[in-house]
This record gives sequence, C-alpha cells and structure tokens, in this order.
Amino acid sequence: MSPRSSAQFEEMREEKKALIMNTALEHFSDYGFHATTISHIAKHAGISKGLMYNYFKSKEELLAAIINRSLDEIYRSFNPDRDSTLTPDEFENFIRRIFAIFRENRQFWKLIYRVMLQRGVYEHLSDDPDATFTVGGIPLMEYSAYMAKLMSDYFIRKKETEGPDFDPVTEMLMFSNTLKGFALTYIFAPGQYPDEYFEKMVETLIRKYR
Amino acid sequence: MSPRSSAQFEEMREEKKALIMNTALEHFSDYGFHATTISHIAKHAGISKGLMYNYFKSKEELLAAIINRSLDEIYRSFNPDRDSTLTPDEFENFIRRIFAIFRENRQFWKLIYRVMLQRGVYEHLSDDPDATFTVGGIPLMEYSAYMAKLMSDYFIRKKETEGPDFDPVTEMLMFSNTLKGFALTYIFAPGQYPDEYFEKMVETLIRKYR
DNA sequence: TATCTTTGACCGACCGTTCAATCAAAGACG
DNA sequence: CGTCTTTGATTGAACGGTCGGTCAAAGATA
Repeated sequence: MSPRSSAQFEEMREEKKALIMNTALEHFSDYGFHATTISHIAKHAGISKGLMYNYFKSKEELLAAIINRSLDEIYRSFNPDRDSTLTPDEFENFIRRIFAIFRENRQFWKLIYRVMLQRGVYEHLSDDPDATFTVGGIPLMEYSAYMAKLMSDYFIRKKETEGPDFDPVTEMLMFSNTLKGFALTYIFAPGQYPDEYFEKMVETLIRKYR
Repeated sequence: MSPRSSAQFEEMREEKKALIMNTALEHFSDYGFHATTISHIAKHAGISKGLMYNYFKSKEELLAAIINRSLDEIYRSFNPDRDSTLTPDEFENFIRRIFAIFRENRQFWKLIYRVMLQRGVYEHLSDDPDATFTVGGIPLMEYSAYMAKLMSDYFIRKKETEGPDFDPVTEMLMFSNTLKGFALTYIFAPGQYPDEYFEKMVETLIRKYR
C-alpha cells in the first residue's frame, strides 16, 4: 500500500467497479445470468476480460455485489417506521413508494425476478456466506418477514373498522398478488400500457385497499 | 421409410419423443434453458445423448416442440365459444378454467415464464419459421389478441349494468394483473399458501369481477 | 444377411478464469 | 530538471473444462 493510494485512488477504483456493475446489471437483467458472458460485459464496459478479475473475484461475486448495492439503494430510499404499526397514511405512502422503487430500479427488479426464479443460481449464492444478502444490515429474509408482518397486522386491524364480513387474509392476498401482477407487467412490459394507467392503478389500489 | 414402419412403429416413436419431451420439460422448467444440458436430459430419459438427435434436430427444436405440444393440450381443454361474446357465466367459467390450467400444467407455465422473460431465447425461436407457435392452428399472437378483445368487450359491456362510476379499463387492468400475480405465486411458490386459499381466491375473484 | 436403432467417443467452439508480460505514471535520487 | 526505480492497472494468450452436435461402429431385429 503506497501512501498516495488512499483517497482519490480508492475513489477511482470504486468508480470503475460501478461502471462494471452497471454494465453487468444491464446484461444480466436482459439476458439472464448464464447467457451473459464475462467477455460481453468486459467489451461493453470498455475493458479487457482479465481486468474484470481485479475488481471481482468471480462472475458470481459480481452478481452478488450488484444485488447488494441495489438492496442498499432501495433500503435508503424506503424506510417506513420500524418498531411501529402502519397507519392508513403510511400504508398509502407504502404503495406509492413501492411503485416508485419499481420505476427507479427497473433493471434491478428484472434481474431479481430472473435470478430468484432460476433454481441453481440463487441456491448457489445462498451457499456462499460472503454473499448473504442484507438490507440495511438486516438479513434479507428477516427483513422480508418483518415487512410481511407489518402488512398482515394492518389488514387484521382493518377488520375492526370494516365489519365482520371483512376477511383480512383474503383481502391481504388479493392486495399483495395484485401488486405482484402489476410489478411483473411494469417491469417486463412497461410499454404495454401508457404511464398514466400505472398512475391510475396506484390510486385504484389505494382506494380499494387502504 | 420401411413399409412396416407405418402404424405401430410410428406410435413407438411418438412415445419415445414424448418421454424425451417430458424429461426435458422438467429440466428446462426447473433450471432454465441454458443451464440444462442435453446430456442430463438424455441420462434422465434413459437414452444416449446421440439418440436425442434422431428425434429432435437441435436443443432449440426440442424446446419448440415442448411448447407447441403444451399449447395444443391447453387449447383442447380450454375453448370458450369463439365468434361470440362472453356471458357472465362464461366469464366465471373462464376464471375457473384458467386456474385449473395453471394447476394441471404447472411445469409448462414455469417454462413459459422463464423462456418468455429471457431475451434471446424467445427471439431466437421467433426467428425460426418452423418454430412459430400456434394454438389450435392459429398463431399464438393472434390468439392472444383475440382473447384480450373478448375480455375487454366483457368489461365494456359491464359498464351498462354497473353505472357511470364503473371504469372498464381500470377494472380490467385490476382483474388481469391480479390474475397474473396469483399465477406467479401459484406457479413458483405453490406451497406458500394452503390449497384452500387459492380456491378461496378463485371465488373472491369471481365475486369481485364477474 | 440386410436394415434399422442406438451408442458413446469424439470434435470444434466457447466458457470462466489465470497469469506472464506490458506500460504509463508517480516517487526517489542527484 | 533529468534519470532511474517502483508500482499497480491493464492486456490478451492460454488453460482446463463443458457444451451442443456428429458419426463410425456395435447391437438388435427379422
């Protein structure tokens, strides 16, 4: 370690890593993990194949780095009150944030859908202790469970104001799967409907499930 | 072509093709197209690698054959009145059939989700004129467009009975994306909820959108 | 024997990964 | 300032391995 290598050199290194990660994200999310070759990523990033391995020790570590970076980005922009229950206003805000996150990180979500749905890739990543995904320091699985609980509690509490005909489980499943369906359309076929439709859908979701 | 090869030999050949296709479907849908090797399929089908090429002239032709077979199966079990409009009863029946089709052809739908969402694989298949998918003789795209029209008309007609507050476009998008979300859950995480929940969801969908 | 089916060794292509060699830039020295 | 040394980023040929696909030959059948 030479003394000059501290500040600005580290920064340049991070910039280059980011360039590689952006290029790789584009390719992974469009073509999938297996179909994307290191050579393609390198060529599109404007560097040689070998240099890739000065920044990431394997193709899989590159993938893990991309996922972790995006998870952190998302976490920073989306942090509903923890240790608290969801108010209707917070619930409404949650729906809006979710759609915003899909809009701002579309490529990442494409990647996630493909990788998570691809048996083998995700399992292999899970086996590697260095690649355990975290969201704001919390293991991803734990974080998901917490969010699910928050949501579930919200619907259970709604029963008190909505009357005895209200089935919280059914309503929550309807809500979450509708969201899932819109996410899929929005991520993989954003041009299928005009943008106004998606905005309208947000309002409809809020009206129906808030 | 030997003279005796007509009836029963052709039948045996079709049986073996079916065996290969079933095995391949299992592997493609679980691991994806690229990650599945011809050798694995052959081994699991109990034949040699070389013999695969007596039945299918390439890995991609094998994939195309599987997709076409399943499309035909589905078409035969699911043929709502053509050249006609959808009545509420037919609409209800449509929802039930959709879920039944997802249940009966789960592996095929896993394959479809993965292949269709994977840029490159589908494009390559589309380029091959021999691999143009058809449903009951009709090109897949044409068939999809027809079904979408049928559905769209149904919601437009509903406006007459539901009053002026009813927005057919919004309602149809809510419906179709909810269905999409449930399909995704049902296909990729069928164990996430007990079977009764899915049955309940069918009834809820019918109640809300019929 | 003649014909058809089936095999698995084999091929060229391409994959992810490695590493010896290169080179521009920054420090050290005078 | 000019010259020599050191550094670490960068390259691309090369490697071991695996893939989809081929084909000569052995097996099965009649």
